[in-house]
Amino acid sequence: MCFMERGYNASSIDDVARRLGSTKGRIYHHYRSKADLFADVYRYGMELNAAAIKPLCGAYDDPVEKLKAMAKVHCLTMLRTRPFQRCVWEGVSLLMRGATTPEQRDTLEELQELRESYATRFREVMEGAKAMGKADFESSGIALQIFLMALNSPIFWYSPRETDDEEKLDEIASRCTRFALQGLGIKKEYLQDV
Amino acid sequence: MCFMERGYNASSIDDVARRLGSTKGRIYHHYRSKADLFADVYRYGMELNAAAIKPLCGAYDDPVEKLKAMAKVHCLTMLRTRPFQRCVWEGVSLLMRGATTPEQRDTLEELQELRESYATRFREVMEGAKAMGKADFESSGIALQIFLMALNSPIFWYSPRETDDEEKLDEIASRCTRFALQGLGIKKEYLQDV
DNA sequence: TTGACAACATACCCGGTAGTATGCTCCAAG
DNA sequence: CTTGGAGCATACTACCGGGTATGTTGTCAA
Repeated sequence: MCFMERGYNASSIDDVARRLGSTKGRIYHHYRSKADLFADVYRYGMELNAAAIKPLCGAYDDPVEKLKAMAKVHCLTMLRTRPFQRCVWEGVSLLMRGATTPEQRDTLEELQELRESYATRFREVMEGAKAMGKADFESSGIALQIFLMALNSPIFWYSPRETDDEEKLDEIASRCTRFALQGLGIKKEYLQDV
Repeated sequence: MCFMERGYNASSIDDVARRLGSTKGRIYHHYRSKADLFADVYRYGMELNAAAIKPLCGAYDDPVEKLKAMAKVHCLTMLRTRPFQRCVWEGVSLLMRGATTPEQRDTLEELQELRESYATRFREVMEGAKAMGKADFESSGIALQIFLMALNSPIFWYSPRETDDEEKLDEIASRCTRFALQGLGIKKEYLQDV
């Protein structure tokens, strides 16, 4: 629905409303709290990610090929929606600290599950590759976390230059993907075309 | 000096003072603003990191061996001081948004330089390994960022269980280190002992 | 002895913000 | 037509937290 591109903490509800050409009253008519609003933002982000990798899910036989495609697309989505993703990250971080009411705890847990189920898509393919002997990691839990962090990392360290175009984003995504897949122990021979 | 273990945003100056058994007046006698106080916290964190890798700087001939040791130690430091590091991360994120006054801009830039010079330690060793043909990455700028994010990542996804001891931390650090080094294109043969 | 200053503590101010209470308008069912 | 409620807007409250102004005490130099 709405994008808080100046950060979760920095934007007041009034700011959000103003940017929507709306008012606070309207927002609080639809959402019970700021955290509630944020939950919807988060859901939207997750739908973005899920939609991006969805077309790939049935399209590959080789797990490594599939993982390559998923990782690249995921990373590209992060890069393209970077300000949005940063805000989502910030919001989650802040909410996890201030988890006061049990109600907030519940919604937070729901969001956590969303993230979990998205991550599972990757985990399965990772384990498929490992089962074929094409990947080599020990704890799939830990590997998954580092893997995703490597792919998400550009949202923190990348800041676009004026000269950067879509091609540049593609290149960055390629680098991240190579790094992440190599991190999983996948051999370079499989990664020529990334 | 003081540790804000409940997060930068969540802890008021009063909270910090209370935890110190002190008062707000005292803090504002020594620091001009909350951001100023945070700058010192950040510096302290950086000194921690720098001190941890310092002993390694002259101790190795092989860049790969050196990088292994540095990465492991860095990651272990992150794990051991996790709540602190999370707060530092949060503080930087929030300050980067609210960079209103030029004075704040300055201090922020100073902190940025601290981080930069720390990262350069790694960059040099990375490039040393690459020059020997033992590593294989294209943009050292990008590679460095992903590399460090992989090592830092546990501060986000790891939460200690009661059963976890120092050994467990060591294992996690090993996994992260392996991942990060493999991500740089360093072959597994060199990484048996991590 | 005194005056000046550092090192705090106490009390206060004030802007900003999440959340609420109330008011207005339109529409649809009875 | 009227009544009740959905869908908003406006006005207001309560409170928190960064920052400040002022008070108190100890110390040290002249």
